[in-house]
Amino acid sequence: MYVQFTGAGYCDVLDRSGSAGGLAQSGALDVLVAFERIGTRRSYARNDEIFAEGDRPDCWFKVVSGAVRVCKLMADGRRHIAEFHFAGDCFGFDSLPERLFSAEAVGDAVIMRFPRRATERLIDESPKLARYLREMTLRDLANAQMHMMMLGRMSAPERVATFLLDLADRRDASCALDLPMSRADIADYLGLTIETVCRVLSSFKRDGIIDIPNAHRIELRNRAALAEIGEG
Amino acid sequence: MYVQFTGAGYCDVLDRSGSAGGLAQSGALDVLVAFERIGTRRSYARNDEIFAEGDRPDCWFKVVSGAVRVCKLMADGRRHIAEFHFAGDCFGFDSLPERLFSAEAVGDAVIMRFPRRATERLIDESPKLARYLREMTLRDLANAQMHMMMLGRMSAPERVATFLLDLADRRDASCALDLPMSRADIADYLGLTIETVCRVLSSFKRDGIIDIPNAHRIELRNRAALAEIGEG
DNA sequence: CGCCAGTTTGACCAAGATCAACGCAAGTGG
DNA sequence: CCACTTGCGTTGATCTTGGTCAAACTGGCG
Repeated sequence: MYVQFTGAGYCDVLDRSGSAGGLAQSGALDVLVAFERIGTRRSYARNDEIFAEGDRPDCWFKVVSGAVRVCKLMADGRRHIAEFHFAGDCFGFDSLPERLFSAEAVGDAVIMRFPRRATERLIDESPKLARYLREMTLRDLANAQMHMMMLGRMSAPERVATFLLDLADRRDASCALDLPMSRADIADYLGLTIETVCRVLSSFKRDGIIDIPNAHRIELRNRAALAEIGEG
Repeated sequence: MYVQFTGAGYCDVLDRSGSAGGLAQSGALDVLVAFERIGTRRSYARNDEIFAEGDRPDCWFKVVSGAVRVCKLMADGRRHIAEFHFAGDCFGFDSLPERLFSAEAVGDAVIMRFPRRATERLIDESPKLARYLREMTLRDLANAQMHMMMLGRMSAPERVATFLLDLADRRDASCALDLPMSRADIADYLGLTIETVCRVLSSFKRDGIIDIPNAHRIELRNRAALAEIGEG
């Protein structure tokens, strides 16, 4: 029911053709290649901070490998994870004078970093690129709105089922999911507690809907049942 | 703690100067004036649908007067309100092939409607306008993420307090708020039930934090207390 | 082997949902 | 002008979901 977790990232147009944006066949390709030139690559260890709340957003990022969580802490320690990003996803494209969220590596990760100023110059030179970027952001916004509905109106089993299906859609995986994130990450993403996430997963397993060979691997045994739970 | 509810709308640059975007002093102004030419005005009665889920998004809108809710229904009737829009706000700028949300007039409202195709042509001609639009969308996204945190991690009193403060910030109103929307609308926006919203408002009133001369008017008597509750 | 972090499970609790009255003001029709 | 209806809003009693607290389990890893 989600459209998609979050935009696949502008850079991916390099690998696609004939998609809605129709960028590849329009000369914007050179510009996209230019992106790769202005970026620098860096490795992060598990839980390393990529940027912090309050930082000046003078660059944006693309996940090369690994996974990233974008999150925010409340004064009393409650945490909320706004989105996860996987290989190929771009994130951290922000316009406010300071970051409202921080970003951290879920496990070991490799990330490309692009300076914002140079990027905006490139975008200004290409209306098509600008449009593509705009569409990506609007897609992210639509996803955020679907996520809001989940947090505001769905039960715990509905949230977990939706989460598993979305994750499966997003990463090719037909039925064997490997979850790079901890139960705490999942809980903070779904607006639940660790214990509730565990319990729901266990009950899905009892019902034969999924299998959990180990904590970070989940196999979808009955997608239809999951989908039904996810709908309410 | 919200930055702002949702973008003030690109058209407002006509009335501002020296803001971050710095559009007014750059020649993009003519382009903005052009927006007004391609728009058509229409009145809606209370609860009228402005666009429906599944519609093709071939135009976007600006609220002239009144208020609009952007919402979505689940199969079993549960409703979620993603955002409210007031005079001056733009909404309905969407990129997917069909609308995921519907928009309805909260009370009687007057709305400008702009064709999408012509708009995109204008945007393509002005990188500055494109950038401004991008920033507006990114601001909306940031707001959506703050709202997610509220839905996922805040208690009922925290949500209501935050809602009241945001509304007060957004509409000049120093302390006398008039709520155009019903309790049901508020509940569906905050991810609560009507009864809980009522109870929380009543308890705020008992504590002297607010006054409720009538159901659609709320006076903030103690902003600091509200802010404290909102923080957690 | 034993420690440690993360996960799972159970017992209990509380915030908020649900269900049910009741209140109240704005129509509506006689 | 006054019953009567209707749509919201408010309040109370009760129930359920998911949170909290605590203990047991598991799989690395020194």
